[in-house]
Amino acid sequence: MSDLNLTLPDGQTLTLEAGRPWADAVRQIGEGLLRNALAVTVDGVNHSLAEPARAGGQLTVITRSGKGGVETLRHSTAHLLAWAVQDLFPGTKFAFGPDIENGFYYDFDRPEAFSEDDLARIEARMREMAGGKVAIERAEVGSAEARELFKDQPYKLEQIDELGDRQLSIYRMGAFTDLCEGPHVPDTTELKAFKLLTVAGAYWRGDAKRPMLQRIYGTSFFKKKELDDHLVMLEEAKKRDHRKLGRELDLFGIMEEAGPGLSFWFPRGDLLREQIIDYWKAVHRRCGYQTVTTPHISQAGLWETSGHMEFYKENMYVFEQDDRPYVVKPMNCPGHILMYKRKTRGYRNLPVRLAELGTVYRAELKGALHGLMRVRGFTQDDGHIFCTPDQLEDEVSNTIDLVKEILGTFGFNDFKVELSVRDPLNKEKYAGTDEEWDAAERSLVKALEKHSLAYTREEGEAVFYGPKIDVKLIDAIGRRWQASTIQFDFNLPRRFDVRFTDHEGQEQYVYMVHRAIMGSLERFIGILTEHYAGDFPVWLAPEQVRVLSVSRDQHEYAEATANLLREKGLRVEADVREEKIGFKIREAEVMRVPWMLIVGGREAETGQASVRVRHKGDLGSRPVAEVADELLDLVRKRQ
RNA sequence: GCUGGUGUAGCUCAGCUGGUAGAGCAGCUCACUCGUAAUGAGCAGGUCUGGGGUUCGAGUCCCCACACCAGCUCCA
Repeated sequence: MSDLNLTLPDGQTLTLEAGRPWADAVRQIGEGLLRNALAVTVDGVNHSLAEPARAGGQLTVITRSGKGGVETLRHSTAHLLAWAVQDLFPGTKFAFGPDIENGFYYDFDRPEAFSEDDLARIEARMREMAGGKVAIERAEVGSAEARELFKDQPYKLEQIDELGDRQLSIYRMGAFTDLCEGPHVPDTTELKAFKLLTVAGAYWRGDAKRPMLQRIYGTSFFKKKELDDHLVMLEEAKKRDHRKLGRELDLFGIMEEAGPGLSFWFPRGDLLREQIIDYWKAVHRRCGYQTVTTPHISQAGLWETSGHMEFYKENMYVFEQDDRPYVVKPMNCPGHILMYKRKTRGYRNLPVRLAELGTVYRAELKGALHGLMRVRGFTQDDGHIFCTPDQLEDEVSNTIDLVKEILGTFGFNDFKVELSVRDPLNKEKYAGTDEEWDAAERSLVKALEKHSLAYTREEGEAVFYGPKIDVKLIDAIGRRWQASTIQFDFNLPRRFDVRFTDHEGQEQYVYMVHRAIMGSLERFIGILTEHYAGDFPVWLAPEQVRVLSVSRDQHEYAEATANLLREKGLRVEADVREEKIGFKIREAEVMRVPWMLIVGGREAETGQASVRVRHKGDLGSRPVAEVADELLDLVRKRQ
């Protein structure tokens, strides 16, 4: 037998006798590594540890703790799920079963729906099957053999056809065989800390025109503790649900009588909203924006010019008045363009930055609506920058500063940034010239680099009218939310003929940048509610302080204390109901009032108040004036 | 829009195989005047999402619509 040469990631080499299992190669590197190993990759092809080596190359070892470890485990758990389904529900057709961010899923096609009870049965069967230390073995087959193997599996056959005539890898786990690239864990003893979560519909290949399959979601971990922690996190997310908190804290809600996807802001919610609006406007004005207001409806002609009547009509609310078609605005851009165009503009007066908290309406698909996160009427924190080509980079850079400042104020300092550019193979479907796209992309990249922001380049993800930067923020429990976006637009300046006069007296198209920091105010407040778990910081809280009297004798003192704080500009209420103090405290805690001032006989006599901070309990008595100063300081610092 | 599930008082929920709706909290009334997360008693509150149907009889069974939930698709 000949020896195979293997190169490790650090450049070291080793040899392995052909036909020996890959585990032997890993053992040469270290016994410890072998104990931690799940599979190997040789020249990008996954192999099981038990599989005999056939060819040498670049070797990487996939370990439990390393990159791809837990993903491998989850993918194997997905196979175990499919095996259990095959066993319990013969005749089921199998589609795809990959690992995903926090777990895995498998898509099945079967005439009857899986019920919650079925899920429990499947999970129980999975445990039985995994208990037997069943090996997960890799093999290679030709496409003809694969076609024979999966002759009853139309989705697998479709995939085989797409892969073309070549060697295909399959993985066997007991009686279940799947067309799969791997890698997988060596055997089922690894699969112990898993749980099936939900079942939902999913289109085959994500295409709404193709069959609807049943997708079972689950998750798995190497350790029971990790699974338990994850399940606790899911419970935590449920507790933070903004729809629940919005109702409980009397902030906002959707009213069925008014229609789906339309939000109502109750008195407390409106106060919260107002704090954000005031802050947003102040920051924008400081950063050189002019705020504007444009009408909610306009004649359809404006939207003919913009192209929306042609390409976006099914999402717009269109109606007639005086025999003319009108549109409820789905976007603010055409309005801002009209504002720009009302004067002739020269390079000396650019950039022009227009900002508007513009409420727009879009007829989103009913099934997509979700609390405040996805609604039909929402307020964009919209801004449009009209500038010259050489101002591009600074404008983008300043916008990134603005994103960091505003999101940072809410405690978001961790982002995931995506740069979306053209599909280089399909250039003709995009508006704008090559030069414009290149200049725009260059300015986006330079601005990102100037801020040392890590980003991923997403080719083909740009919208047709220009490249963009998307910023996803990361909330208190690690979830990602799309928030800010910075988008170039080469389309609307042409459609509306938006120009400026350059220093040589030539008219040229203006560069237009569309940007939003929070995205939608409604959605952003939904995110904030979940991020803070309802515990809004003092500067945002609708009610910042509540003064609670212990008994009837202190009612007057409580009212006077509340008035004093109110005059200093704090949002304060006095609770002088004739109830037990424990009851009043409980109500204030439940409503998440950040500060409570309890006043009894002792405090009333000395001009003090007993301070109780939300969730922290009694902090002792202090002079009222001192408490007011500390609160005002917290508001000023937005802490 | 698609697949599956759910819809009972303001909120959270109970209501077995069809026999004519119930609890806790919230609300109102009364008593208690109270020291750091729920004082006690009483009262009131429901076209059981809406509309058809089956049945002597429907909150319970069937059909349609609507809304919501988990996803898919779409997207901010």
